[in-house]
Amino acid sequence: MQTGSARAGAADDTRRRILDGALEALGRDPDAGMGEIASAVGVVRRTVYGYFPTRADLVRTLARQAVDEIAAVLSEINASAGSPERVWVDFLARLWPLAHRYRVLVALRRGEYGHEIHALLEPVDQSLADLVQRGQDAEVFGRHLPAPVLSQIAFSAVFAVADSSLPDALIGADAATVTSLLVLGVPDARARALAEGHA
Amino acid sequence: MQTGSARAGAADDTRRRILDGALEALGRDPDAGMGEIASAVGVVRRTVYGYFPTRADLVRTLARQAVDEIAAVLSEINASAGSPERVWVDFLARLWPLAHRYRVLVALRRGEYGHEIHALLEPVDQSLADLVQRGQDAEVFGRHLPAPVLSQIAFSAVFAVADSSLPDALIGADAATVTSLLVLGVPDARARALAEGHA
DNA sequence: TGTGCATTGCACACACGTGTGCAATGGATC
DNA sequence: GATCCATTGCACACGTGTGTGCAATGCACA
Repeated sequence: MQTGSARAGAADDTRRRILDGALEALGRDPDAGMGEIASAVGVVRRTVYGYFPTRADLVRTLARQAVDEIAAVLSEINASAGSPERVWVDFLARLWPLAHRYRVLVALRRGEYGHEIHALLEPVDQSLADLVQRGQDAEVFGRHLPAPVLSQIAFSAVFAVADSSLPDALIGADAATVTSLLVLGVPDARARALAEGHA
Repeated sequence: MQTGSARAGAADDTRRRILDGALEALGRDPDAGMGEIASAVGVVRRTVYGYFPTRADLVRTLARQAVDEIAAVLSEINASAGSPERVWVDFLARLWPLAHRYRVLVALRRGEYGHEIHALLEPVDQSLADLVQRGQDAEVFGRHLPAPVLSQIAFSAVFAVADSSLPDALIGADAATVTSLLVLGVPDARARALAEGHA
């Protein structure tokens, strides 16, 4: 406990619980109101307003958190200077749990704060587009779609798989990785090898 | 003009214009209200209520129309008893314009009337899952995901491509077809051949 | 036993979208 | 010219979600 007092720690804990609960409530219904979010956390609506002045603030915080985590993974991986295929596979391995946790994100891009979320995601989109472009230049990714579109489709496919609500273990990161590699035009045998020979 | 009078024809026309305008308004923002829909049509809110008693009615009509058109194409194609690959390609060729027109559909599956829309789409989902299952049994589609999930991913990928808002002609049906075939695990060379050698 | 702070419970005011009622308008039809 | 009917413009009631204010409660700490 590096926090000064137990009380301040409790407040921080509540804040985190609100963030988690909001993620869960919004995951079920992207239009969930402050009341439903509060219920998911196990507190009263009034309490949530004690930590986040507006619903927009709460959603923005959530989105920023998601984007930050994804961007961190992406930039870290990008620095490793491997082949585009390898970079993508490594990225997917670390993206998968995030895609599960933040599956709201894709729904959030539409509706209400969509414009704002989209702006937050722009650097991520850019990095992905660059990566796919490098892959296309290296002839390891297909050219059936322009890089900026293809990267989006491959990216959203991962979230689509994460969103398919199957018993988590039944699908797993490998399936998502293989699927996204296929979208990118990687031959299935190679996709399977890349996905499995990762550890 | 097979309608009895010119006035009745005008009313029918207004109804169709409302449907079209609603499709466009909801395409931009799935949460568009009756006011925004009316504006998109070029009439007043009150007029829309003259044709559709509630917003839910309007949305339901739209969704039913979309599902009906898709289901019609699907059942017609399915009757042609070709190979799963060929059936899928034919389906995609005819689905593409619909995916453009009804790109709202995917957004509508979430939020508010999601449950209802989902129920409407169930027969379509079932047919697609069956088709993909046949493809997997014939070893022409991959098994990286179970058929019910894989069909959904491939299907939504088409809508994702349609939704990518690129100059329509710049992408085209072929790219969408190839992409969905890749998702299904069809080798890229074969996917390209199938998509191009269609006419 | 007091003090502090997080949480609660209820009270509002407010904005917004929905759906309805009704009189007025204006163009096409007879 | 009289009539019909789609459309309009404005009125309203209603529900729902948001955000705020304030007193009451209760647990922890000193």
